[in-house]
Amino acid sequence: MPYDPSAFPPFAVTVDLVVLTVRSHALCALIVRRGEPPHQGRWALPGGFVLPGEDLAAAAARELDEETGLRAYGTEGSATEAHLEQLATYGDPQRDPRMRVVSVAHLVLAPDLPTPRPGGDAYGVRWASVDSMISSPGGGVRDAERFGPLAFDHDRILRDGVERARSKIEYSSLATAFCPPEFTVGELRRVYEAVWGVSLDPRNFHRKVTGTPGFLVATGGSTTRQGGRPAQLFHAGGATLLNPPMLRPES
Amino acid sequence: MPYDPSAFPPFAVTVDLVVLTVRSHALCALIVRRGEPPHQGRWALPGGFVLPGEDLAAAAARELDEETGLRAYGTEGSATEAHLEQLATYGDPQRDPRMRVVSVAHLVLAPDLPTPRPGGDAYGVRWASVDSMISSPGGGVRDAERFGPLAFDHDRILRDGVERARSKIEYSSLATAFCPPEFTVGELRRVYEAVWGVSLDPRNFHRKVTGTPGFLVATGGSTTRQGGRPAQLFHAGGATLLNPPMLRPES
DNA sequence: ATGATAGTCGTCTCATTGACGATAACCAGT
DNA sequence: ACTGGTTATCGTCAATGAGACGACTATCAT
Repeated sequence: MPYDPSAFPPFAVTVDLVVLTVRSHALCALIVRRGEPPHQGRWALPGGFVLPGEDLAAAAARELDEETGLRAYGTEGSATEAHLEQLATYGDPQRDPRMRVVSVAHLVLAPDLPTPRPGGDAYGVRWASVDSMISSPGGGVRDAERFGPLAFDHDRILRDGVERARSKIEYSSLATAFCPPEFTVGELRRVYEAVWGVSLDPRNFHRKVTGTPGFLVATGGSTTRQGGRPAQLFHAGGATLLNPPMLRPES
Repeated sequence: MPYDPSAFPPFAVTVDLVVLTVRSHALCALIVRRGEPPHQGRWALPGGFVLPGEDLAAAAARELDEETGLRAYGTEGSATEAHLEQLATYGDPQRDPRMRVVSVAHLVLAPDLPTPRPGGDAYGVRWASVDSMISSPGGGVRDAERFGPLAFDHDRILRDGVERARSKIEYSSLATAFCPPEFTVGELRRVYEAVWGVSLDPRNFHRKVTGTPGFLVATGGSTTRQGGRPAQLFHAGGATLLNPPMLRPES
């Protein structure tokens, strides 16, 4: 088969970001308001075009930085670090009415941030609870503001990203990516509770995470920032795979 | 940002396929020999360009059919059906010396097939054991023919696909995709053994798979094609998620 | 018949989990 | 200083599931 570029249809390649964090006991995602058609005025996931000579992960990291100031793990001079991984690629021919766009979605897990600095093209950027965008099983949000449906196929991408995060914290130590550098067992438990939308037994959770070698490393310090008895501070250990995994209740 | 197509660099979008099967107790992948540069004469994963108006999964299914005659689940008039899912997307700017190519890799799990019909562009297509291409932990293949390293970044894609298959049969019923429509517990066990490269206790395995509701459904028949005592025949049940999962030994 | 091969049922033990009691250490308010 | 509220941490007990095996069954090849 000859490789004359003119023989290929014009594909645009973009990255879209599912940036998740836990704020006030809820799983939240970063969304931007679209300033131009199509879907003008609708909320969407942050994203943009991949530049020539730019790797996919680099494009995702660049968009993340432009949108939030966050750096991905491994990036130089990181102010705040976040976990970034490729999620999936969406290439339905009709997903963008303007042209053929293939979007490589990425998933970012970030600790709670003050508030996004609205840089970049988007003229509105904010956190919104995942429940206010995705219809959760057993009814949606009652009186809260709703941000869905998102532009393009971003509802589907967001759902896929949330599901990936929910399942990945089962068998990996990725839940620590939602926490500040030092955190308590209780704070980590509240991350699991927010991401899964369940409540966990504090005693069993404590036994589980402190009993898994390499998951948590005590720093020696303690804090009382959650009220109650002072809690030991930990940072994430080297282990990335949890064996046996944390189990989601009622499965 | 304006959307003038000429403002975007020319991206080519392809699909690459990691087609896995189990043949004579070994995990094998489908490879084709490249007939032209770059990497002329090297082995590579099957794949090709995504057509205008064609969905990514459709492009993968089409390439699969062209290369092997296999149909993906859900395709009409399927001769033999195989499981197909998206794996990951590879977009390193240097991965193809000719132009910027973003490749959406797909994973196919197929039952053992007689032998691939060498249709399509490739002038050589065959099964090769995964061990003869990837250096396995603890040494490679001794006297056997080697097919690696594969062209482009296909070694990495193959590794990722194999790892996905290895982990996915832990918590899903996907191992049945490697089996013919009717199979015995022992045949299913040999699939796990080949994919994981371990040996499993037949008694514990039998207890586990027959005790998981929805995993296997007895057809009533039995066979003696493996020698020894006749074994009950099953087909895959409706369950897709195994809970609790099958555990890989010595982890 | 006899051995080889493979399938199926049971038993025992150990590790892990879920439910939950009890205690410890902080804070705010009286 | 006490009291109650809150969160952290340790312990106990029963049920579940997995690994290690023993025992028995049903076919085939010789």
